[in-house]
Amino acid sequence: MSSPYYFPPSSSGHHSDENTPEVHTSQQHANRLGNAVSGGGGHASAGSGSSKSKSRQGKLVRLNINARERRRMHDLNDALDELRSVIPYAHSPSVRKLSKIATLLLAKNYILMQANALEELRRLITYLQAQGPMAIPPGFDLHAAMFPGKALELATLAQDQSQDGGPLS
DNA sequence: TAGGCCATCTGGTCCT
DNA sequence: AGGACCAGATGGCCTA
Repeated sequence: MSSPYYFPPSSSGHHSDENTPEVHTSQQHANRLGNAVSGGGGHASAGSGSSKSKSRQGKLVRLNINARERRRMHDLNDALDELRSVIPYAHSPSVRKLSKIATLLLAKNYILMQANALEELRRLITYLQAQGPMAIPPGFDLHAAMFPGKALELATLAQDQSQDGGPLS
């Protein structure tokens, strides 16, 4: 039987209306509805009202805050899903979706690994250059390959300038 | 059944 | 004042 956390088709249809906690994907928690609308998940403290008007107004405010928080968490989860989609691991229906913490850890390791590979490549290029004239394939930006950070910096700078309305001095 | 993971609620804090 | 962010609490679902 397929377990719940399989790869979501493409995650949530977020940003529903306020105060209607949508049940995301097909996943788990089919009955969060009961929870969400009024103080289910959390502390039961919501309604020990002193004045009625205050509790009504306060309840509305609370509901809005809850909805916002829910939306925020959904956005966070969407970002996590995007992260999962770009880090290499067994994306398969038979494999359970990476947990949040596992996603972050794996992403960190992946970045480290890429950095190492880049460093290695840089050393190799330097070495080959020292050996004598190298035939650079057409279209290959050697400088960008060696200093990708710099290249990105320059690219974003150029973009900023073009957005600011032409070349600044 | 215990443990892991998750969604949600909630109150606090900080920032604009 | 209102929004964003955060951490703690709670309860549900799933797997071993």
